[in-house]
Amino acid sequence: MDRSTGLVWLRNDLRVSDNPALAAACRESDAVVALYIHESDTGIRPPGAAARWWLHHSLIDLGESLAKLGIPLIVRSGKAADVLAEVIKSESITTIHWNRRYAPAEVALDKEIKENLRQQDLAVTSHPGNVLVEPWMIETGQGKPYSVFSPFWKTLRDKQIEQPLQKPHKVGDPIKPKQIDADYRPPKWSKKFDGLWAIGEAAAHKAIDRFLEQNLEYYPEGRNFPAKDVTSRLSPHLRFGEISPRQVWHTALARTHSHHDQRAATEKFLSELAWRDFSYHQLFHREDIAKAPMQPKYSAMEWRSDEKALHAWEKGETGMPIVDAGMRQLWATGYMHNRVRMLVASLLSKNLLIDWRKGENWFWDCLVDGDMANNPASWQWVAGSGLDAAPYFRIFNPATQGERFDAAGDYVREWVPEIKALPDKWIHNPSAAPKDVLKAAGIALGTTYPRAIVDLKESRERALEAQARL
DNA sequence: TAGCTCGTTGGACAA
DNA sequence: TTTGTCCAACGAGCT
Repeated sequence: MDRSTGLVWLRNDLRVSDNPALAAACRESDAVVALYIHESDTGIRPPGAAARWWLHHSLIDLGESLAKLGIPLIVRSGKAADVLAEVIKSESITTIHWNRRYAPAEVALDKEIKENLRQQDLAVTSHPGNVLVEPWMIETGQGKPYSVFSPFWKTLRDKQIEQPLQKPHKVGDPIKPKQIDADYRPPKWSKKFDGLWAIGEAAAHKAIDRFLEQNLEYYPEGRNFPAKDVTSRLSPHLRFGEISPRQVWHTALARTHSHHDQRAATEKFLSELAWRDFSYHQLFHREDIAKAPMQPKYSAMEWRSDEKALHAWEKGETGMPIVDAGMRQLWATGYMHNRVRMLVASLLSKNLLIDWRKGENWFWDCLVDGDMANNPASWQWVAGSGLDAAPYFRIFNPATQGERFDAAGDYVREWVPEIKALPDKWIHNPSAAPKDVLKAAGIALGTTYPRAIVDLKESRERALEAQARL
């Protein structure tokens, strides 16, 4: 008797519900096998260290969910085409499905693989599902990709976003999950993440439910205050596709319909979700946004080479409390509040005039949500080389921003405890504090806490001049 | 077509 | 203390 076996190649879609590729395979095949490849193809950006830790746990969770559906999850390393060929042979695969990805190098690789497999008379289908709207399905009146967010959002908002798919039915009796990443042990340093995060599809749905229930109404204002943190914390779940953007979209909308007063808050939240799509729009339509500035003139930017300053920034030892707090939060938790991400990025790329790509790389390695599209697009936005970037004169002042968004100093005191005895008045600017105030707080500048690494006023002028020369 | 408005997230300084 | 104004130039997107 002929039994057809479908293969689902999983990438950024580690979920069983609303997974178009998985659903299609389950629908049309008698048996289904899932595959994840740690890819070594050149041009394919491997996840950073923190994301790699997340991925490990997410695969274990997914393997268990798939096993309950009678689907084994195979995890391999190597070049995608080679691994696929092996698995297709050993599992007698007849059809292959995957959900699309959008970086130029990924698109090219997937296209090449698809053509090769089809030449071998295998049925290959790619599916949408990792963005709200496919990047080529949304364009300006002139038929061009959007480069300004507001009109992009206006157009996206009026689109009919596809309804999420149900979790597929069992294709066979439950099986015992295979061991995932048998030769991979999460690195020692990742111990610090244990207990901070709940990983996997169920955890992702819990996160959005909790957010909509508890935080949504405070979101439009509260999202700017790092100490309160009323954000959804969905970013790493979205990064690995433990939940799909359209699941988030429709879950939030469904909730709003029963709470009319929350409409504005929902709109704000969904517009932030749309920023993710806008980033993918850029990722798809532009050349390697992690490397090339989207505004070509920025290729001529005279970045400073300053390893010492870069290192101080990475370690959270800049002497700017809110910056240091953010960088330490990142190191300790794999995450940083969005407002603070902008501040630390502004300090690096503007005040320190260090190439944004160095910061982008650090984030990529440290963030559990380090995303192909969001991370480089946002860095370029702050640095000024991005689309729809802030006017050149918008340079954040960490002290002013700290006073505005962390007025009570709670965030700073949590992550920079060595200055916590400072009164609120000086908590965001210890380098300017009077001697007796510092002494009373037990702080010796340059010893127990660094002096400010740059003069904000001077470095601001320097950044303005450097950009004016472009 | 030509013109108009606006650009996610700000700062400095004057009044 | 708060409010208003200015800070490039440009090009996207709309009317």
